[in-house]
Amino acid sequence: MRYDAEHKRKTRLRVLDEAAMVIREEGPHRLGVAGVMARAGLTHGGFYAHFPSKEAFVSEAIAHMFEGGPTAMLEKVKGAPPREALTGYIDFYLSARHRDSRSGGCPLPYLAVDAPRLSQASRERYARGVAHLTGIIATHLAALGRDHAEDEASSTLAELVGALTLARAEPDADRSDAILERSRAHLKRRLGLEADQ
Amino acid sequence: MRYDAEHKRKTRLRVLDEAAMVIREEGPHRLGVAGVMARAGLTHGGFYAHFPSKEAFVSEAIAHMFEGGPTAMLEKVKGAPPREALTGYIDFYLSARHRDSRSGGCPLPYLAVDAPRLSQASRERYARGVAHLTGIIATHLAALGRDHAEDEASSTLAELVGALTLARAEPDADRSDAILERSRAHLKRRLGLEADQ
DNA sequence: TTGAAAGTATGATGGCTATAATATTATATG
DNA sequence: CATATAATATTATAGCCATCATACTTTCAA
Repeated sequence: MRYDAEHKRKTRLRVLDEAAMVIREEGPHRLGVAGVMARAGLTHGGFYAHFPSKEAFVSEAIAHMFEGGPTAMLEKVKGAPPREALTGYIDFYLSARHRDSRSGGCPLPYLAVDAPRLSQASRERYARGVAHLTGIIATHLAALGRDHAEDEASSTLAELVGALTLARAEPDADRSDAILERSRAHLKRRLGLEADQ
Repeated sequence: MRYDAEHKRKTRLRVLDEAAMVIREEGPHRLGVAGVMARAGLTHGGFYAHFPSKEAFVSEAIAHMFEGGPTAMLEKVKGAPPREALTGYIDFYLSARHRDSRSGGCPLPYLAVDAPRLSQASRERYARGVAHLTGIIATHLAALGRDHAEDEASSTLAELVGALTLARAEPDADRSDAILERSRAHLKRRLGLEADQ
C-alpha cells in the first residue's frame, strides 16, 4: 500500500469524531456530509470512500458517541466506594460544565428526543446505552445496600437526563443553575449519599 | 370583505394546529412548509399570505403548542384537592397513552433538546412553559404542606420529562413500560401521594 | 347577477444537499 | 527516482425546500 496502513483508519475516526460533535451541536438530522468533512479538513467527495451512505454514517457516528463518553467514567471508578462513585457522577452529570459542553458529554440527553426517529440500529444502540448506565447505577446502589436498586436507578437516570436537558433549554443562567442544583441536592438526599448519612 | 371574516383566521389556526403536530412528530427543524400546508388541505403557495417566513411560523407554532396542551389540565383541577390533582397529573404524564400520542401531549419533552437551537422568542416561550408548570406543581405541593415546594417541583418536573423522553426512546415495549412505572411509583412515594399516607 | 377583493393555487427560481463519476495528489515500494 | 495505487479533491447531477410572482377561484355587497 502507498499510504500508511493506518492513514485511512485514522481519517475515518477523525470524521466520526467530528460527526459525534456535530450531532451533539446540531442534532442527528441537521448534520450535513459536506460540513462534517470540512470540519475534518477534507472535502465532501471522499466521503463515500469511507461510508456507504449518510444514514449508515449517522448510525455509526451514534454508536461512536457511546464509546468512550462519560458513561465510561462510572466504569472507571467501578472499584471505588459506591458512595463516592455515585456522588461524583451526579456532581459531574448535573454540573454547569457538563451542561455547557455542547459538543461533548453524555449522548443520552442529546439523542433522547430524536431516538424514535432514528434507524433501528441506532435506537437499539441507544437502548443499550440506557440499559448499561441504569445497570451501573443499580450496581452501585445495591452495593450501598439499597433495596429495589434497579427501580431506583431507572428513576434516577430519568431525573439526571431530564434535569440536564431542561437546564440546557433554559436561557436564563441563574434559573438553569437552579435546575441543576435542585436535582443534584434531591438525588443525593434521595439516594442517601449525604455526608452525615 | 368577500370571504367570511373568520375564514382566514380559521385557516391560519388549522395550519398552526398541523404545524404543532408535525413539530411533535418530526421536530421543529424537519418541518417543511409544503408538508404542513398539504396536511391542512392547502398548497404551499398560500403560505406567505399567512406567515412572513418559515422561522416566524415555527416560532408561532411553538407558542401555539403551549396554548391548550395538557399543562392546562393541571390548571383545570386547580380547585381540586392537591393530592388528587398531582396524582392524576403524574398518572397521565407517565402513562402509555401520553407516551404513545406522538402528535399530542406536553410540549416540553418534544422541544427540550432542540430548545437551545430555536429562536430567542421560542426559547423564552419554552422557559415560560417550564416556569409555569413548575409553579403549578409547587403550588399543589405547598397546599399539601410540603416544605421547599419550589425545589421539589423543579426536580419532579425533571423526572417527569426525563422518564417520558426515555420511555419514548426505548423500542422494547416492556422496558418502556417499566421506565414509566418506576418513575410513577417513585414520584408518588416521594411526594407522599400514596393512598395510605 | 356581477364585479371586486380576499384567499388560494400554479409554477418558477435559487440555494442547499446527498450521491456519484472522474480527476488529481500523495507516498510506499521497487 | 519512477511508478502504481490508495486516498482525497473536483465537478456534475438530481432532488428537495423556502420563497415569491402571478394566475385563478371563491363569495359577499351592490
